[in-house]
Amino acid sequence: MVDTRTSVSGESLLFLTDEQLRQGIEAMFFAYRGFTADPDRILADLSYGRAHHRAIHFINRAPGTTVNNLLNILGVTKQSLNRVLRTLVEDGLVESRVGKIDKRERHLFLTEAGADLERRLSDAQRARMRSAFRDAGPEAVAGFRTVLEAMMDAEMQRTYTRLKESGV
Amino acid sequence: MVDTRTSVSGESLLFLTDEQLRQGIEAMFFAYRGFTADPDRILADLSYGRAHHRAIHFINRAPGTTVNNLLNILGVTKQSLNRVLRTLVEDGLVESRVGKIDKRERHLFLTEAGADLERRLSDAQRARMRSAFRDAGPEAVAGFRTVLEAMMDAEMQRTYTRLKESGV
DNA sequence: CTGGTAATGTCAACAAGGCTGACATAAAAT
DNA sequence: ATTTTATGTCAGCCTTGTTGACATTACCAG
Repeated sequence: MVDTRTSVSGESLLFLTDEQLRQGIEAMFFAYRGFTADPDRILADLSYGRAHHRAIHFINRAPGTTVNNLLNILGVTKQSLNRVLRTLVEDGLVESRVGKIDKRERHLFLTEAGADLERRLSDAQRARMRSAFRDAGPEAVAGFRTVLEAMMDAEMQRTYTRLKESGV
Repeated sequence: MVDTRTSVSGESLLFLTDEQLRQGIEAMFFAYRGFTADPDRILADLSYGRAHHRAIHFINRAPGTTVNNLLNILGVTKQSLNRVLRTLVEDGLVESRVGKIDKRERHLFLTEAGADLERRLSDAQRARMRSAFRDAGPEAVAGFRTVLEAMMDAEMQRTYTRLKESGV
């Protein structure tokens, strides 16, 4: 184990001690539970799971996205995604339209019912996020986002930034 | 930098717009993937999963913890935890000792082999956390922790604080 | 035009790790 | 003596991930 409490090139690096890192790890673990708890409750009633939520979220976020694009964002296999997507289409929450330019592609859209569910789910999730953000204040929020971004794989960082900038 | 153009009741609350909240949500999603990626690779080779990692982590963190206590921390059913714990005991990574005061309780400890694996896993996870913390700087790290803590369920907040204070 | 590649869908099988419900045992508490 | 608590275990189910194989359709390059 590395003890980094001592100064390195004149700077205090107390926030990099193993103990601090462990607290960061545990904070991520417990916070992620909170992060998913509210939507999970809604989904349970509908016999959907987190995978459905994620698909719905990103289809809403990038309407008309192709299956391949969604696969990249979600980082799962096409078989896994397809299972989820199929039920969403069958249940009338998602519409899959054949591409105009490239007819091999399917473009995904939420139906009205899909958008309704998306709103319910993200309202719940945003409420918690909003309350956490408000309690913590703007500087903390900026730091939160900076650290999370630095924690992503390089590729996901690009995906995240692309989505972020498309949203404005 | 926080944009201060809009004002609500005199305060800048741009960090509470739906768009900002959505970015926070997506940051959590992508960052959590990075957060678990490195240990997951190590675990895959051993045909263990995240559930094993979590058990090992918290047994290391609170040696001698009882099964019930671990159940509360992990927030799963005893059947679920038991399945994981049984394989860890069988594989000689965890030792389960009958309580001295209350003989119904089992106190859990890592064996040497268990501690070895714990070190490999947490070294990998800490390396990423350390790099993210270093890139982000101490103020960002403080904000990160503040927001995460505010995002936890009240009960998990207490658990987190208790663990945090026990670690010094 | 034809062969290769790409995007998608689907079938089957498997595993991890959640869950519920039921039941058993030992020990503590009342 | 009875009830409650802590733990373990069996069986079965669900979601969501995986791999591998194969089919269809459409685009693209030679």
